[in-house]
Amino acid sequence: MQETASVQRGAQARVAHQLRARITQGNLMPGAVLSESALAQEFGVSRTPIREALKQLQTEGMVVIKPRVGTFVSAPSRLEINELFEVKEILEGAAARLFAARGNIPELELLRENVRRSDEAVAAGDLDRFVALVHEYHDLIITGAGNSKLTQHYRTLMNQLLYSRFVHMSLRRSGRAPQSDHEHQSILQAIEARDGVTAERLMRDHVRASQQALMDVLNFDGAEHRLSGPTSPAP
Amino acid sequence: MQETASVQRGAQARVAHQLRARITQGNLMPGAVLSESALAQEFGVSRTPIREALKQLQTEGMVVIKPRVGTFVSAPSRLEINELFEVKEILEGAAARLFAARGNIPELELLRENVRRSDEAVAAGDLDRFVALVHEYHDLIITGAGNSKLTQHYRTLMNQLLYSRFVHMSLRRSGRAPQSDHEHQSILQAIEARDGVTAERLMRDHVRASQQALMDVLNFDGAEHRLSGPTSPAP
DNA sequence: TTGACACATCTTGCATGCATCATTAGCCTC
DNA sequence: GAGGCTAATGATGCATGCAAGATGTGTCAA
Repeated sequence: MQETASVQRGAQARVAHQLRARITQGNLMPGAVLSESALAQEFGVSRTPIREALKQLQTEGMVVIKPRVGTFVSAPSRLEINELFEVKEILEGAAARLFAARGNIPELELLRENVRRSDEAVAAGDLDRFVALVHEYHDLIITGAGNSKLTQHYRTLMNQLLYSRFVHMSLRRSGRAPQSDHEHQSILQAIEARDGVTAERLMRDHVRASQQALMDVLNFDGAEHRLSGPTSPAP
Repeated sequence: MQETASVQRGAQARVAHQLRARITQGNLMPGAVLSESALAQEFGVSRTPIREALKQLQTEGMVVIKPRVGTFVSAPSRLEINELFEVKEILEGAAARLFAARGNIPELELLRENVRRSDEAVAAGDLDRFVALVHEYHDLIITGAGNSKLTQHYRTLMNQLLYSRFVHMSLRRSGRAPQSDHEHQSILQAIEARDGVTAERLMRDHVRASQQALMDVLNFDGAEHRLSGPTSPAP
């Protein structure tokens, strides 16, 4: 379901992949309007593949199609963000538990390496690098659970959360990077000890802490307008 | 994301809803081919809304579209079924825990009523009625968790599992109905006691038991051919 | 000035037609 | 007779055109 190989896969798949990237990377703000004809012109295809791509993104929860009105980038409310984080906590906690139960799998060494590099990045104050490593860390945890369906649902969830954007905001502005890195270490230790119960508990704490940090940042910013900015600049 | 109000919602939504129903209710066997033109003729619309509906079902995981070849009802492998059950266990266990934490919500009385009726149905040997009540029970647990995103992902998961069909097979052929009913009672008691930890554990046990029952039935049947039957009868 | 109403405009929803590619049946060759 | 090749067939992928509905604006009346 996730786009892996994207070479020569038809216009519709290309468009969907591109739009997903733009939304998660923040090039398209929540609330922004996605005009079929404009996208068709931009991508050099007709409206049909654009429509199909938008439909797909809708069922993935990244855009909302108002019939006869238009398509808009999802602007999750505060409540929805909290709900999504609750599900994230559930899935990721379970993934940590499953990972621990699997013992010495290839992902374990990758996770160790990831934590090593994260320590360096934090020590060097390289936040951009740390953000990238955070993504890799959570991805390793999920894939290390060895359940492709869990991975699928998790990826969809992260898209719905627009997580990439949030983790960026949160880590850059809350000063939580060292704490987050430390929590990653603790979870890794529990996994290395094959202590699934502890790994799950620590991971759930970690997710809640990052959620709290994000909420603090959002509240501090006043923020709602920052999440669902106006479609077009004021005249 | 789930079709709730389906009146006058455009051809595409109608078609998607219809096809979902046919697949989950078993009118369309896994592996069956869904021809765009045939469906277009049957529904009295053009291929366009059919295509969009199929695309949507694909991202929901209920059908597989082979480019330039055709669309087929998903035929989950044994491995995929087990993976999906693992996710089911995670989500539903968490839902039971969250439900218990919410205390005296409207769903609790509905759950009590459901268990009462289930007892009656089992006592009367009315399996069809019990199957319907089982669906309602699990739906109440999920909605009672009070997290709409959790509900969304759960519904999608059940569609991917073709759960409706499986629970039917499993309960009808394993003789597990009384045991299942008893487990429902125990979970309810834990929820009533607001013991989230126990509710989660019991629910996870319950899901695993139903998974095991299904696997036994599948193995006993020889079964793979029963899951992904041939597209067309042999000549 | 404010309110409602009608209309122009822009959007998507759907129908239709053509191009492209996978499949398969038949034929030819070995 | 078996295997490979070719062409017909049927499917989907995409382009385009038209229709229906929603939104915003301008006008008119109170």
